[in-house]
Amino acid sequence: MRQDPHDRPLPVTSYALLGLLTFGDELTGYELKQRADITLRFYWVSPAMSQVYSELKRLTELTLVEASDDLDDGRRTTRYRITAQGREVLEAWMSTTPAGFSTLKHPVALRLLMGHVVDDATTRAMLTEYLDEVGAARSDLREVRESLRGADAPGEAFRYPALVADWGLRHFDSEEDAARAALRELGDPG
Amino acid sequence: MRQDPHDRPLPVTSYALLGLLTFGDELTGYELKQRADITLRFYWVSPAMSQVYSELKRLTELTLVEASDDLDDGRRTTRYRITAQGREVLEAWMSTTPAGFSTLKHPVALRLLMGHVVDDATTRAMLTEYLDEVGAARSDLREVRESLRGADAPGEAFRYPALVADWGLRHFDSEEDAARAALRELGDPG
DNA sequence: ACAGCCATGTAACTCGTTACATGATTAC
DNA sequence: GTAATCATGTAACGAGTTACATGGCTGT
Repeated sequence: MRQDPHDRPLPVTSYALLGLLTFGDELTGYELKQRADITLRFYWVSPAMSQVYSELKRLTELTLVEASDDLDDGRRTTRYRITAQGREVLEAWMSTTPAGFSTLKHPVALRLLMGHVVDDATTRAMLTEYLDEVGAARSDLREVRESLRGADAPGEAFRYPALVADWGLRHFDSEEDAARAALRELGDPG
Repeated sequence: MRQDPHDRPLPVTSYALLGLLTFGDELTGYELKQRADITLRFYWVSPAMSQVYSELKRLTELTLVEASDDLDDGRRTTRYRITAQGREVLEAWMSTTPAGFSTLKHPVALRLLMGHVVDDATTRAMLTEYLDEVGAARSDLREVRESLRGADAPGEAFRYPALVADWGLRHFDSEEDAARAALRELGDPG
């Protein structure tokens, strides 16, 4: 049982990359990584370049994507597109997989949990730093969201990316509120 | 360079477990896992039992924790407590590590991103299922939060765990809002 | 010339998981 | 007597990371 690699369930990141190839264009590994950095990173992960290439290799072997080699500028590039089988597999995954719970890896919350180990000034500094990072991430995501305007209505190309972007913005708002609330509790002089 | 295991930075999960040992009691690996399931799981991870034991082994070798073997009931148990060196290392980590950004692994948001691959009814079903799970998680966390009442004032034992619990509850509220908003956008008949 | 981006990969390694194995104590 | 819980580990494995290696094209 289970020797055949076709039996093994794909890691979610494979489906994520497959999903990025459903938006119409053929992408190089490099471009795929850029797309992932724009969108996926907020809800899933930004896979390393090396992983993008190895996932593409796997997906090609499973014939879920097709590669075409170009020699555009004298520079060798390989573009990938999703196959009909890839679409089927992706759709099946989306239809049949249970929702699954979100996982938060939150180093700031983790360290707040053990706040008694350091003094409150240290913890406040950490929270303030985190607020900056949340602000930066939110403004990145807001830019993405704005770039989708005009194609975010029902039936249009970027409806669903727009919906998730709104979800993400809400999340960052909540993070900011939570960090500010914690700072207040810690008697932030500001 | 870097052959000595004492040079290598510990994984964050090591610090997390070390942190759980700063709340006063000596714990067995089994109990540590239970504590992690109650608190850590909401902000970091629930390490597998086997990982708890292997982390404890490593921390013991680094003399950041000390083990004492008991034979309480005829059943062999090993209890662990943090050492002075362990406290130092933990404090240094908490004081010097940059805040670090939170990572969200959100299978539901990921699948919403590719909503155009399936029909909206499928996506709505996923969101509804997720709402149930959020509700369950929140009620678990609410219970934890309630159990801290009476020891959550400044200077008391569970002040910081209470602060993070409030953070987590806020997060779940935000998740519920976001999921409901997405459902409305998808014309949820409810 | 030189930096920065585009483009593709390999190798080594670690974290963390699942499956497996063992056995004692407690509750029904 | 048997199921659940307490308690401790080993082994195999996979996902994903960092470091390394290569080279062409673009702008200054």
